[in-house]
Amino acid sequence: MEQIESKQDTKKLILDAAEQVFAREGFHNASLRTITGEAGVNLAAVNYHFGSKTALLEAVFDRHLIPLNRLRKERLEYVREVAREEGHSPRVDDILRAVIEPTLTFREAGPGAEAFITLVGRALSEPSETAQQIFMHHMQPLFVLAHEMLKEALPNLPASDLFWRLQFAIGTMSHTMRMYGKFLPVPEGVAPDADTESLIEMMIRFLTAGMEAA
Amino acid sequence: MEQIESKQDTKKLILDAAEQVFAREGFHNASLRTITGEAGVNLAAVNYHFGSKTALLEAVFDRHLIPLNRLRKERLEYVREVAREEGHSPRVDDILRAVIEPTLTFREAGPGAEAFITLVGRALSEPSETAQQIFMHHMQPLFVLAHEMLKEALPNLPASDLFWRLQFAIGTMSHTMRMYGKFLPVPEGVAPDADTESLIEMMIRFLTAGMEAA
DNA sequence: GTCTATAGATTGATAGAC
DNA sequence: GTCTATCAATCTATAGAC
Repeated sequence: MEQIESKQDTKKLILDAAEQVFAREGFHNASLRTITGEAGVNLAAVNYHFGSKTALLEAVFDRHLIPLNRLRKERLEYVREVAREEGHSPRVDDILRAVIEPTLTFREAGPGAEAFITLVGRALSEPSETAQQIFMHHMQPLFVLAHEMLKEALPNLPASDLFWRLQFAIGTMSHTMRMYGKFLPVPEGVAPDADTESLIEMMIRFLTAGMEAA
Repeated sequence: MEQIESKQDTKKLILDAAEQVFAREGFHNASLRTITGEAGVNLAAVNYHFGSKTALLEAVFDRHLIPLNRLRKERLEYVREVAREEGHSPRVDDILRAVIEPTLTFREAGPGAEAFITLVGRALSEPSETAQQIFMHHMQPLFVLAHEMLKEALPNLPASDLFWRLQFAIGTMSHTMRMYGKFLPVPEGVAPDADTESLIEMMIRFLTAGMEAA
């Protein structure tokens, strides 16, 4: 029992530290010594519990991205279902909200969740192909579903425009997830630190207008 | 004369290769061995001609980002000047076009320019603080100018909204610059490879609608 | 200016004692 | 499961011959 608890503790300590360090420094830049140092565990523990640095990144993604994507998928399918029952196409802002709201709300669960969202925001610009593949393996079904639903919502938009507008929205979301909470004092007295709820509404308003543009 | 030409050739070969490798693999992930290997020059040549890996990145940015930013600044100031002469605020789409058009048009100058634009798109998500600082040193004046002009164009928009909408637009641009030309075959037969001119118009339409949203 | 050779540091991974 | 010690590979940077 103590052994099992100890094992779980060490694994969790490593996952928590890896989340922070991968988010802060990127996959290749993050060293196992930094991670185990911040976790307060021995260097060899990573390879004992996870097997390799790549497998550790995989475990970090698995822990939170699987439930987060399940939630986002359920919310998308709920939007689709309600629209079908009411006999109309899904609304663009409902689709966007189904993706954005769980994402930025999840971030508020604590410092680990905040690091995780930063990590996800960084994932698409990771130079490591391995990291890219691990991430896209999780994300592709969600992208496909969102793409399909936006096609229903915007039936008159040419396929190429739809594809690119979805990319534009992904770029906005990634950047925001990476930058939110990281702005240093800004010279002109602007107020970048909106609360999460306001930020969600600002993003949905911005992206809905962009998606629905003539 | 031959010595000078040879020196310039080696420097240029290194700059060209570094541009490609930094864009492809990120700053920390890119090794001087890969760069000098692709350049076909000796490993020690980097430190002879540039001093350090950091100084090499600085030189890569300097070579194209200084003229590109001068052009974008001139185009922004021209928009501002014309609007003042005509007695109205600058238009949002003109501001966006002044930034986007030179950027994506520059990319068409050749494979080096294409890599450079990818590198710039990647810069904001570089984990290396050094790389960030080098990049922001070039970009901050342009961001400030664009921010000021958007404030003139959207005088009724609260400061916090304006700040975040500018961030959303920066996210869209960075992502597009990184991804453009890099899409593998997509399952559903969408047509992601729009020509540059169409892409510019799509971005301006999308971002203008987002910036001007209620 | 260009090269070889190498210093000196850091990395991911593992063997083997406990 | 956890630890020390270490291997083998990689990295940036430089010294010194040519």
